[in-house]
Amino acid sequence: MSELINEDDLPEQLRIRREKRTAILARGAEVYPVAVPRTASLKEIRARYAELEIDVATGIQESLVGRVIFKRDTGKLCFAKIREGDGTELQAMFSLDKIGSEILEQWKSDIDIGDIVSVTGEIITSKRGELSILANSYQLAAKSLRPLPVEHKPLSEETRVRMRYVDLIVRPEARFNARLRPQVMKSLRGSFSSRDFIEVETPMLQVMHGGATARPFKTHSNAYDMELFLRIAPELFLKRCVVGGLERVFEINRNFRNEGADSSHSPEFAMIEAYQAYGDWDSIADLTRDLIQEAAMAVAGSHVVTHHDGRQLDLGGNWRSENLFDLISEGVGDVVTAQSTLEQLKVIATKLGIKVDPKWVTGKLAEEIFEHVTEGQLGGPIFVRGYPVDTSPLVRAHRQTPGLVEKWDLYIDGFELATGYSELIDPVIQRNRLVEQAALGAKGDVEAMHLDEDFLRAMEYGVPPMGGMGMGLDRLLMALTGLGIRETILFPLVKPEAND
RNA sequence: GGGCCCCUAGCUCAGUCGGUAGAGCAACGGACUUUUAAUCCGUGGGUCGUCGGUUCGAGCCCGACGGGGCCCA
Repeated sequence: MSELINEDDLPEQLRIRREKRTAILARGAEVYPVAVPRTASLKEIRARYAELEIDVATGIQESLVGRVIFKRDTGKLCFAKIREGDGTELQAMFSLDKIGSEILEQWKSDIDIGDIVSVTGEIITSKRGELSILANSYQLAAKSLRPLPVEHKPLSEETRVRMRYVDLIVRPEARFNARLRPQVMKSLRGSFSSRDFIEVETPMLQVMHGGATARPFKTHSNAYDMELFLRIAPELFLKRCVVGGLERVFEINRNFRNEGADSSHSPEFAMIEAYQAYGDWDSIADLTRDLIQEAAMAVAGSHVVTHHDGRQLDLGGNWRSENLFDLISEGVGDVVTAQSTLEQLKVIATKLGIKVDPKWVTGKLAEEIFEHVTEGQLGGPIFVRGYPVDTSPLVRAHRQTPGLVEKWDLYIDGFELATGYSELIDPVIQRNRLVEQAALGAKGDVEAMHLDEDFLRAMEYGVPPMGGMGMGLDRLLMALTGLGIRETILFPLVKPEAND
């Protein structure tokens, strides 16, 4: 960024703050010192003196630091409120008889709302009972050259997303949400760890993309002069881990999909994937439920979570479980099974007013019908079980029902949160399925998987039977809080502001 | 991809029928030793997203573009 700042062109408030910076420097004082006195956090002080009576002087001296978020310059006794990162606030008082007129006038004129200051003085309570630091001196820690937005009016959603740093300063929910995410990640890692899962990190830059059907981002390696892909899923590498004997593995990290962005989809999103040798779709469903319930317990202290709008969502107990084709049949009022033909499904779809894409295979059409008739009404939590084989190339065939695979989707609060499988481990069938995918790719399906020969070679060494699952971390946070995806991600992708 | 809506002061927003741009907070000057979005007096602050068009005259009407949002596919 090489934006030249012409002081004359600056809006008044920005210009005045820059002038103050210059004036303080000209006086020989520091505006951005390397260090300032700090003997305790505001949080510590609040905890230590929680029980103090009204109008008490403790005699205890401290040096406290925070960002000025409120300032009241009266004649001889000035008040300010300072706030530290977690939102803890404390009042600072500047009295003429304590600091003298020179310092007091300096405080009034030099310091603006938004500046970060260190205040040294005695811990007291005011006549109104507010815990305060009565200043003997103060020092600027960092001057803010931009005014903070009004705290009493909410920032527009766009400004929140574009300037999250400001959002975090002024909005308690933003601070809460930013801290919620690591809490959930810590809970997930604890849940995995207590079940002997180990965390691995697998490539995000991939020579071939696979493990999901989605359109990838392409990039280029200068060193190798080759096309690379940002991963759409870690699945194929996690399965390689299981081949090698890492029998319970998980990864929590970013995936990238070059597709639409809306209130529940982000081009980059955090994914939890886990594979459990000698498990299957049932054991992995249990694991998924445990992960979510333990995360709810970690952040809400209960399996009943309260959304930001006050709505409550009960994630406790055993979750409902239904067969996909039963739900479809119920939805269309006619018997639909995995044996229903493409023609039969087309008739149903047309009757429902679904625009049928001629590229859709039978299973895809069945899933489209499901989404049309049922998905929106699924409150959940509910495991929807038994998906068509032709849309799930990495999943094992259903033990009883031909045409189905042992795959479930977990719906919570009306959206798809996770998916789990009994994983396909027969390398010959695996190869056939991937060859079919590659053929689709050759025909122009941009979402089709590549034929990953190294992955197939790994599978040919033999992998134990296993269950696997994937869950969107952002979506888990959405389920726990009711927030949109742009609120769960600190810095979601936004188009740049157009100002030359 | 289709439709609709929004973009005005640092922030959040008004702006009537097309006639010299408004509020609250914030800022600047002044008064105030217990304020909590203080109060009082005074002052300044605008390329109305951008470009073009219509008009004597455009924040307002028309078109294109940029950014954002909602609904549909």
